[in-house]
Amino acid sequence: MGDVATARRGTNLPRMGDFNRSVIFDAIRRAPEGRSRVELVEMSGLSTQTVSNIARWLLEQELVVEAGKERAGIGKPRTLLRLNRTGMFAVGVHIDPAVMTFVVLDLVGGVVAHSRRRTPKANRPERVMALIHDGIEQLIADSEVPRDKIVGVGVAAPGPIDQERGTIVDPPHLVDWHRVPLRDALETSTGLPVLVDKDVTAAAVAETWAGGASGAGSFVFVYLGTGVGAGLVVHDELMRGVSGNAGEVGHIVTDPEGPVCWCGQRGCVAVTCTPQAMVEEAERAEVIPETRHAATLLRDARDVDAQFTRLCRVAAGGDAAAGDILNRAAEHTARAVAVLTNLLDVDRVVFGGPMWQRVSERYLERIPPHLDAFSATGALRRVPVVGTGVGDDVGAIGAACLVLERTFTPSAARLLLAH
Amino acid sequence: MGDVATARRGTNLPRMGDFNRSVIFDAIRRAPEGRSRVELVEMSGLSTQTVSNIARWLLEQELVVEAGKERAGIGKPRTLLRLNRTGMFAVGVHIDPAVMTFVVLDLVGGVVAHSRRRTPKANRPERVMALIHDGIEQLIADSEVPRDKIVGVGVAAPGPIDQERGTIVDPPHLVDWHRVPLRDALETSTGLPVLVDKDVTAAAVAETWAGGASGAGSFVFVYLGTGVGAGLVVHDELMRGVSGNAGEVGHIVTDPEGPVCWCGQRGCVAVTCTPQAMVEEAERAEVIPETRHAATLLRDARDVDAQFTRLCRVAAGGDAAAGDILNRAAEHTARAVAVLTNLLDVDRVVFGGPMWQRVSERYLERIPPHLDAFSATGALRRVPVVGTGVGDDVGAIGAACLVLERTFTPSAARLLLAH
DNA sequence: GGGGTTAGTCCGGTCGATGGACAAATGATA
DNA sequence: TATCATTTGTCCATCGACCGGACTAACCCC
Repeated sequence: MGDVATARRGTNLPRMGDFNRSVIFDAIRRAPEGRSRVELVEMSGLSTQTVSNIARWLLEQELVVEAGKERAGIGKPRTLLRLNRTGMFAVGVHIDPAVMTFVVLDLVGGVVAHSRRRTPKANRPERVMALIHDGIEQLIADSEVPRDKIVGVGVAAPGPIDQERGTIVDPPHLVDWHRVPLRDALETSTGLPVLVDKDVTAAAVAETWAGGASGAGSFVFVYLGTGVGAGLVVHDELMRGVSGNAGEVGHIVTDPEGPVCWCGQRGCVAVTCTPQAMVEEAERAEVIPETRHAATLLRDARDVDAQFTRLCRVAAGGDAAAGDILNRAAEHTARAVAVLTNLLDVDRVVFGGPMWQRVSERYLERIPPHLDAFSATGALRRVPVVGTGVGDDVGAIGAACLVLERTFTPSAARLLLAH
Repeated sequence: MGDVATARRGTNLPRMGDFNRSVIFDAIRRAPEGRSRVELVEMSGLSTQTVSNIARWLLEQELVVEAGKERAGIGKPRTLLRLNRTGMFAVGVHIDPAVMTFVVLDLVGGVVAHSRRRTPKANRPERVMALIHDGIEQLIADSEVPRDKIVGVGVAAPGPIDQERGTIVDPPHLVDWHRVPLRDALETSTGLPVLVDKDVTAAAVAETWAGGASGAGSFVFVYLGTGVGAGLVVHDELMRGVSGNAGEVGHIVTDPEGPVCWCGQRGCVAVTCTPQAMVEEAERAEVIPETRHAATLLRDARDVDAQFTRLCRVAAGGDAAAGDILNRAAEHTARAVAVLTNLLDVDRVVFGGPMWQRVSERYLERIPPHLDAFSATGALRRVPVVGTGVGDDVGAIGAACLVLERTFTPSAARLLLAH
């Protein structure tokens, strides 16, 4: 019934200090135009003295810079504090079935360097790992970021993952990959701290870090990749679940008359809302030409990507059948999202992921009314739906944000004593 | 897009002390047989000195008592600390459509007094409130608990509720009840702190407080009342959602061929898994005699209760049709629960609520295999299913536990500075 | 240029956690 | 039976982070 010895941990003075520093840092971070000490006092509830001390510390660490003054009528003007975007950097790696993306992010989440490499199909794990390591080192060199300014490396991959061991569990695209200690190996080879997480999770974290106002508070992040996943952010903290695999929404039923899913049910998200499913439906309806090779049981992700682009283009061109497919998918997605919002009672829903841009206009128009209709509280408490601002490299950007989050975000965990 | 001014708050020394005291208290609470200081040191990560100080403080407050010594081989024996069950008490009120239940709980969650009153059907809010107040005062008097030992009053009601204002939103059974300031009124009339929450939430809290091992860590609590609701506990903390209304599971689709629900979908939880739906199906199939009056659109909760008892008894007696109805409901419930466990990645599922006992045996046998089948991780990571130990008065007991939780449980919120 | 106002810093105090020395209680051993 | 090793738990001095109040700095207004 769970380990009895697992109890809540206490906290102490140094942890408290660390936490308060991160609270102030976070408040500054969330205001791109800068924030004054008085504002920080009001927001954090800390005393002016404490905020002053923390501000000095952040300035000394070169994480923050003073950025001009703000005149507000009479009295001494407030000095604004703003993030020093070159104060720290993080590296992100997205291991996708088709391609590996590498990015270097600055403190505010801006991309300062990025590169791509083809994901090797079948290879010895050591070889793959060497490729990843090489991609990281190459990019760091290209970016000309001093190594001591890099806080760490984040790795994102399609789940499931083993958070504890820091490894990807049986990635379908990397054969011979079993229990490979990815995290530990990269840590020793790069000499940097490494974090491993699901790409969906990473994308949600990217939203909290680089997403601006829509990344604050509590929200459900709906990730549109080859499949569909969800990231759950509650009170600015990501819910990872006990094994780091929360957010599986693939088998929520959205269409009682939909096609049969391999899970045995009808009309799951997996067969009604995923780009893969839409593409297959479009091919069957001959809305777009079939490209699938009979030999490949598992459809290639790059193929889905290209076909989905084609489907969206045809629909945008006015093809009714193509439009219908996308519209039905939007409605079904709204049903699944309603299950999440009814269950979790969040502030808003944020859409994103590599496939998002192509359907954003249609979805943002069609999903909100459906969502209102399916909402438990009815139209009484509307749940706003927005699209992410983070662009195409969400996976890699999110991966880097994992590191920034771990290092700089105030979370309950950082307060508690480690084991 | 959410208030920008809403930022994370800092913490300070007194809050830290308070938090650590609650951590130690919680660790002692969760070990009914008692816990020694050394164990507490290991569990909390705090120093021996700190634990020693906190232990002294708890003893002075008469919240814990020393309970014998534990010899473990060589060396000075450990002195065990155990909760002083009469150190503090809490009052709980469950406002149900049919009946109002009142309880007084001691520190370990044991019932020291309880009473029931019929819920008045149609009446002026002041009259209803006077009845509640009277019920509370009567019970306190009967229990002979000194008033200064009562930490507060918890009120549980079927949702939705308005957490902010502390009121029940349009309870279907209390006409003329609009925006009545229940919390504030009871606080002034009793002179005690009052908390208001959904009965489902309260039941989940009861599990964390009085449920023993199954109430620790992360779990989904499935509440079987007239309807079905869920309480979500993540890392020992209850997820209430931004407006206190998380846990709505009524419109998860579990049966694509099921009956049409008023929400427009087919086979929702509301029409496939709730006792109300089962009773109605049984009546239609003439498995149990119909008692419904044509006049009452909204079926009376007491009637559902009685009919459900009858249905379960008939099924237990070997009636195949009745058994089928319950078995199908079990399977559908498993589907809905799978949606929750896939999404939230929890340690276990706990069933409870007023209707639970009647189906516990059948459900505990039938749900686990279905759940494994519908699980995203397959049978790889089994999610255990257990029944609650908390008995029939879950609503009222949970209501009282709300107060105990708020007062004694270590939560991140208690660390942060108030506004 | 002086007064009023707001922003931010210096100083001493407070409080809770901590580490090390020490007292207490027990089993093992001679 | 006395001594020793071991473990438990407390006393004491120290540290470190926050806090309140006094103080300095920068600005607007008159």
